[in-house]
Amino acid sequence: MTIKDVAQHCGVSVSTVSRVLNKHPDVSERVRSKVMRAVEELHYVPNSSARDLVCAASDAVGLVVRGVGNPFFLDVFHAVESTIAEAGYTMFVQNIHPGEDELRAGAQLVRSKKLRGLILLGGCFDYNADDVALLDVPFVCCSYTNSFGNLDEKAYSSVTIDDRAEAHRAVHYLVKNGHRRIAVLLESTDDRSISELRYMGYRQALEENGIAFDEALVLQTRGYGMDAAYDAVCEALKKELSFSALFCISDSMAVAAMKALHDAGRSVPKDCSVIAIDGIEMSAYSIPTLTTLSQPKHEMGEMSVRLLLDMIEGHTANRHVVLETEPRRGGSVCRICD
Amino acid sequence: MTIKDVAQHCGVSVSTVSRVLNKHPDVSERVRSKVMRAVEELHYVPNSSARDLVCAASDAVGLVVRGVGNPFFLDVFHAVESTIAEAGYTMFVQNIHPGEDELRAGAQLVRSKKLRGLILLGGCFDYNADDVALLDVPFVCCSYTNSFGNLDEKAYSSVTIDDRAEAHRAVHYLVKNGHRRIAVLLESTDDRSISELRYMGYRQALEENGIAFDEALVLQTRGYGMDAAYDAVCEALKKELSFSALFCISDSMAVAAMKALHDAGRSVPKDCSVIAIDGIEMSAYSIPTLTTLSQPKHEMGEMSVRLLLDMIEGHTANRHVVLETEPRRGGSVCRICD
DNA sequence: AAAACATACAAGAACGTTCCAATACATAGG
DNA sequence: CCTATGTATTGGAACGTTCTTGTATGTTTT
Repeated sequence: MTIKDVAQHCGVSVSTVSRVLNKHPDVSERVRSKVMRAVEELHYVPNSSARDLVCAASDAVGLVVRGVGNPFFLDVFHAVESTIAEAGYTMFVQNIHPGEDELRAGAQLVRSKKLRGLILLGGCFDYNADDVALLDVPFVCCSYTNSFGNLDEKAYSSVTIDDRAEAHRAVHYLVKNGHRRIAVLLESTDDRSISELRYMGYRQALEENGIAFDEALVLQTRGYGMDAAYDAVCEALKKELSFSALFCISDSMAVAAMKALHDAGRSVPKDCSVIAIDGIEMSAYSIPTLTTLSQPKHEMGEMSVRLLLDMIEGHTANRHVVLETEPRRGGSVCRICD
Repeated sequence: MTIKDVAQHCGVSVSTVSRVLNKHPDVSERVRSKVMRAVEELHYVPNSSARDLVCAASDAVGLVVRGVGNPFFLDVFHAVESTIAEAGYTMFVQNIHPGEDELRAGAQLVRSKKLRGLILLGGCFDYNADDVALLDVPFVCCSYTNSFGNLDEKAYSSVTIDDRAEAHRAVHYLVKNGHRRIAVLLESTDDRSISELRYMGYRQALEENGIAFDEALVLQTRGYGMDAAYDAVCEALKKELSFSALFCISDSMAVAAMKALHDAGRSVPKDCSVIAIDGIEMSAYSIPTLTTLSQPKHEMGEMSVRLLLDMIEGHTANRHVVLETEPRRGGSVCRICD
């Protein structure tokens, strides 16, 4: 069932059918309706490979995401998807498995599908100029750590929160509430990831408030999973580590941490306050409700698409947008008086 | 950058390059390495549109999913994705927005991309034979309500749990623990959805145990969201509705319900037991841990792919696989003695 | 040494679409 | 009536692959 069949079926040429389908002018109403009817009857659907092949520039952009499992990314994903669809573009999603290189995978995708641009969602930007040069389309990094300056900032756009500052804000909030023994639950302190950035904010907040840093209060997990977070907190408690508050680098890890505290007989927030950054739906229904700095997930996705399309359509140069979180005050933090 | 450029660059013909890339025999080692080097140097990536156009049958299948937001589907999605990739197929994902018709969207996708098959994930199967005939590739329904018999079962494969029986099992478990005033939290009782099936199991379990059905104990929400579930339970409590146990049709709704109970000063499970079906990761970290019938999410995704590929490759006829849940005993249900 | 055969490569059709150039046919201006 | 101008339609090239068929070159067989 090709455009040729449709053409034959109603005795016109292939080009005419093509023009009807693409809503070109210069086609009489009589022919137009005849063609449309035939398309309906024959259930004809254009072959997108053929179309893409002949069209120099597609209207497709790519979304490369590392680890779709994360509930935070899911929300951003949603926003990206709907914004792109609204703008009349289509989207190719490429899920990156651990060990794969997202930029290289993105470059492949771009060449293979003739994409107009790329959105990189979540991860760590640790590339050199060569990698980027390979990718000759505009791209925007959403929720990426790009603060390590290993790449010319003119080469791309980005949408992030200021991870370091937001972590600082969270920890500072704990300090203001009288906490001085503040532990941190994170995945890594030196992989140039978001985890490291938030760790830097933690360190800085301690320092500015004249609190000595204690290595023992850094609870490091293997991966971002809830099980790892749970285990890490359990272990810390078993070692009788004392802390009155816990800063978690993600909501889901915080929920697991609260569970671990609860299972060990500690009450949140009475025995230990918990604060995090993310603002996923689930953590609003934890007991107690998690106090967290909620990332503007929808806005981040929307903004990423807008920046990308602006670059593609040549309206603007690249931009680096830093959004702010919105504090969601739950019941997981309380004031202590020494 | 096309195959032609590569050919010119190393002074061979287009066909030779093609044969190198497709690992055909009949090409000398000397030429092979020369071509490979050129491919590397020029960063040549084959244009997939051109390839798909000329290849009669692609190795792609489609995944049509309604509402990617659901954490349960996310897990299945994961399993589907990796199984398909492992089998050497590629996957097109189509997210269906409310109001869109998944079968029609699937048919479009199939024709447009020359897909070999389709997996429909989550939703309600309410189609007639015409719709299905349009879709002339094999398809499998995963986690679908297909028990209403409105379609010839020979036309497709399916992977489900027995929603009615599993709901029965959950409610029966509550009864065995002494509960007789058992409420149900659901989205709908008559839309042929999974919600309705589980509601049927609830009704049946009550009946078999000689418990009179009380309309007031049916807490209906608007949609599957946690906010709706929370509100519905709050309202029931405000009306001083009395029940010693609550059966929820999904884990996320159960987590929201437990929060509502907690906020109203009721303790789970002492004042009210809660049980659900799904087994998402998050509900293992609720307080108390949710008692739930955990769906074999990974197995469901894997099995769906296997059934589909079997049908595509003609090894087997269609099959309808019903998997069993695995009970996860948390702390949200307790025995009561009247 | 001629014939038969294998091997390594080239030429070109085909896939289904878009779009430019060409054509046919009106309609109007002189 | 012949030429300009416009409108509706057609023909065919082009997109970048794959794959079949064809052709040189060298190698074995008789």
